[in-house]
Amino acid sequence: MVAVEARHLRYAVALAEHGHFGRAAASLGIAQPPLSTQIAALEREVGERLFDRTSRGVFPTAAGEAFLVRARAALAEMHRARIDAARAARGETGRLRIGVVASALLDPLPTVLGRFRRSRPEVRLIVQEMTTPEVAAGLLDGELDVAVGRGGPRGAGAEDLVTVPIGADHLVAVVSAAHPFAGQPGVTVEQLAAEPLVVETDAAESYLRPLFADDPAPLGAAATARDIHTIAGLAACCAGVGLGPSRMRLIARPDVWFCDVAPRYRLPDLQMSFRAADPSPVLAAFLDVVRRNCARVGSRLDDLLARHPAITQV
Amino acid sequence: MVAVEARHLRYAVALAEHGHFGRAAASLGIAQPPLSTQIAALEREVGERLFDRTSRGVFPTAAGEAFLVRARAALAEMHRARIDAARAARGETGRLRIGVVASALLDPLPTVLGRFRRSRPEVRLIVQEMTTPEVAAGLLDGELDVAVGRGGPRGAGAEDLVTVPIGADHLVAVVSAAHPFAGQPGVTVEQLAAEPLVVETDAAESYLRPLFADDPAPLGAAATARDIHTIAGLAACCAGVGLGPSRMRLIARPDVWFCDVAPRYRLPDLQMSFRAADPSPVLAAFLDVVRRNCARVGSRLDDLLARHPAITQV
DNA sequence: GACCACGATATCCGTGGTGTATCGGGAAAG
DNA sequence: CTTTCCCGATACACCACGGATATCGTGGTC
Repeated sequence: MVAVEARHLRYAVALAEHGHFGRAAASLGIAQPPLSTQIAALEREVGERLFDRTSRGVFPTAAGEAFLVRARAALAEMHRARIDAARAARGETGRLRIGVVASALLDPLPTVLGRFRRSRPEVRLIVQEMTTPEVAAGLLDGELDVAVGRGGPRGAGAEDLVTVPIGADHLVAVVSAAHPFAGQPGVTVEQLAAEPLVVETDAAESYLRPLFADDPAPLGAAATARDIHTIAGLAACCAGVGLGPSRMRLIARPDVWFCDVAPRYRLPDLQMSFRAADPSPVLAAFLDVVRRNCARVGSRLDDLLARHPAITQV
Repeated sequence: MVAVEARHLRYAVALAEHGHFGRAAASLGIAQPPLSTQIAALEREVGERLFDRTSRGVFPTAAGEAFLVRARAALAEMHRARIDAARAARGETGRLRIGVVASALLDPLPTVLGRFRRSRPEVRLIVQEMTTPEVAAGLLDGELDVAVGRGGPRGAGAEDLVTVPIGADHLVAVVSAAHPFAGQPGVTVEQLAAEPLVVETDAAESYLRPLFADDPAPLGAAATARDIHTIAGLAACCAGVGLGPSRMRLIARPDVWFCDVAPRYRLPDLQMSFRAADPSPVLAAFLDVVRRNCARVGSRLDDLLARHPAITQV
């Protein structure tokens, strides 16, 4: 009473194909007697005669026909198991969940994501627009594989992450085309302080605070929005003067005007993060694309991998 | 370098389920070391690491996840192979191709086919209306499994068939409700000889010839049709007096009238045939239904099987 | 009636899967 | 920091099972 093994299936399929014990055995690279015994064992195990041995050849019975259909399917599955495992190990299949802030979707991401999609067409790429805090939380919760935020994740768990800068910005203002600032190349912080401001929801408590260190009042009165598209939209509606990263200039709206803020005020970098211990081959493949397509980020990743090769096998 | 066997799949699935070598081995009824070696062998054979052994448990890698999906599918196929083989051996699946003359579809077949369909709902039942010669040829060609014709197959190959009678008929005439015969209980052969006749296509050369042995002229002038429904239809159109088996009375048409032919003239029996050497379990199951549902045919089949048990394993 | 082809059976051999015993490493507890 | 414990890997012996060779039984054919 031994279990049915893949060997039995291979033998049965070969026997059905050749209709002859001797030739089937030869095609399997074994002698005829073991094939007879294995087929007999299979029939005993299944409990039904699977082949009719006649003088004109060996033919599957009705039960044999039904069995062979499944047997072929099972063998095909086993073959595909090996194929799929190899493909998954090369990062050719699987999924990659990316959380990203809207501004990164304007500049570095379209190129990278496009190339990655082309190089790994079977990977399910799940991109979600989020805010910086959401992005960090999602990565630590395991709901994301890659996070792109501004300033990178901080706090508990951040030491298990690897973070690389993927873009620098300075602050720019955006106003309606009808606003007095429209047409000006720049505005000063003093001018801004006199205007109603539209800023990112949590920017007041984070990167904008130092700018209005003298008098934080304008930030307190500011309207807020959760992404730069909404900021630009509100500015276009004359809801106020929008503030955002210089990357925001890539929003192609004819009804707004962008001014540099003087003095030039550097914003926290766009940062890409992933779990240092993440063994995902898809992530490795993604990082490979990032490294190849962003010269500065690439060298940074090279460094990281050289110093800490256990991070992931790119 | 040994092939991947079903054992490897079972072990990998169990390991993934338990996340623990010891417990997985226990669930498989083997000790822990062999499980370790078998998983290692599987990984070596597939060429990829399939499980990450951590201190918190054993988890599939990305390659392992992909492999396990296929592995589970392959094992399920193997299980279904056994199920399907057993079902096919019991005649619960498969197909049965039946060729049958129209008159048999009026009386004995509806009951038998209905019961068989209910007792073996997964068998694909292919019923084709044919003429007696077509039915015999189809059976000998292997295009049918069961043939129901009038008089049974004759000629080359008929000795490889088993044939049992499933219904007796005598000749009846069918006329339009507007015909002078309408309302009469019977007609004589002499009366028929004076009328234009509508008969089955090959009936003139076979079973009707003796009836008009004195003067075959009426048959020569007869219109012909390939089945009894058409005969009745032509009669209803006043194309002539139709002749057919008494079974034809079961055609429920209000526009025709049936008369017995005097003297009563027995027609060749309806016969059911199948290949004596046909091992099909579906056929066996079908014959079982026939035997149980037709008392006279059943005893005949019992006799046949008793005298010649090699025919088929009912 | 003898030969031939083919599958089944008998017997021996070797591989490999399994069990017992043990090692090694990492994490948690003291 | 040391000890302990847990767990997977390794070592090794055993034997069951798959495979090879030799032979038999049988049905079909010339």
